[in-house]
Amino acid sequence: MNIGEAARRSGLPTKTIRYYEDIGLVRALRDTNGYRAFVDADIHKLTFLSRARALGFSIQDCRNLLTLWEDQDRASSDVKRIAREHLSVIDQKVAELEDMRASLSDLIDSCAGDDRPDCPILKDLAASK
Amino acid sequence: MNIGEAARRSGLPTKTIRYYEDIGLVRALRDTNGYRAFVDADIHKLTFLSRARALGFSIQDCRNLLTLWEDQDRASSDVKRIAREHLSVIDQKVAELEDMRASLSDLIDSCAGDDRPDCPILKDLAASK
DNA sequence: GATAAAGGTTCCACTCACTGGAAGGTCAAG
DNA sequence: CTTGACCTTCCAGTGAGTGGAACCTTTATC
Repeated sequence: MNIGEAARRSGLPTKTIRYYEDIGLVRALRDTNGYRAFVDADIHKLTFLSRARALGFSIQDCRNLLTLWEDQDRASSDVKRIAREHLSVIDQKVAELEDMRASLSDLIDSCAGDDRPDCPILKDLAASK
Repeated sequence: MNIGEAARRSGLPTKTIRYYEDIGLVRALRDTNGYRAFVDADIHKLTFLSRARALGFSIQDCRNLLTLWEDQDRASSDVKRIAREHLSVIDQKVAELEDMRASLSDLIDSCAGDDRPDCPILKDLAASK
C-alpha cells in the first residue's frame, strides 16, 4: 500500500505521514522502487495518531500512548493517568478562553459601533490597569 | 527609559519588546550608547499590545487595531467589527475544546484504570471508526 | 513507442509568536 | 578596579506541520 492509500485510510495528509516518519513516530518498509510500503498494522497506528491528535494530545503524548499501546502488559491506569492529565489541560484552556470571551464580550457591548470615533474597546486596551 | 523598565511597566518580556520592534510593530528611539529609549507613549502602545495579545488577538489583529487606534477619525464600528470577528473565533475554539473534552471524558469514564492491561481508551483510539 | 497525468521521492524554506543562549558593550556601586 | 546588572546583536530552536521545487516511477491513452 502506497502513501496515498495510507493517507486515505488513516485520514492523515501524506505530508503529515512523512513528517511522522521523520520524527520517528512511525516507520514504513520500502518497495524496491523506494516507495513506502504500508501494511494494515501501520494504518492502525496512523489512525490511532490521527484520532489522538484530533483529541488534542501532543506528539509527545502520542509517543507515550503508542508505547503503552504496544506494551501488552501495561496497566490501564497508566493510560488513564495520561488521559486525565490531558483532560485537565483542556479544562484549563477552556477556562482561559471563557475568561477572554467574557472580557472581550464586555468590551464589545460597551462600544456603540457607529460612525463616531469614540471607542471604549481601544480605550480599555490602552489603559495600564 | 531603558527596555527593562519598559518591560516592567508594560508587562511584556524584554525579548518580546525587541521582537515587536523587529517585526515593525513598535519603534523606539536610541540613546547615544545604543540603548533603546522609551517614552510614555511607547509604554501605552506596549501595554495595549500586551492586553490585546492576552485577549488572544493575533499579531496581525494587533497591527490593525494599532492602526485604528492611531487614526483619530476611524469609526468605532471598525474596531467593533474586528473584536466581533475575534469573538467568533474564540467561540469556535471553545466549542472544539468542549467536543474534545466530552469525547475524552467518556473514554476516561469507560476505563477501569487498574492493574489490568485491558484499556478501552487505547482500544477506541485505534478503532478506524 | 511516445507522452501525459498522477503519484511517489527528497530537501529546503516558511509558518506563528516568541524564547534561549552566546559573545560582547555599558553603567552604577562598593 | 572589579563585580554584577543591564544592554546590544545575531543565530538557533520550539510544535506540528505546510508549500514548493526538482526529480523519479507507474499507469493509461494515443
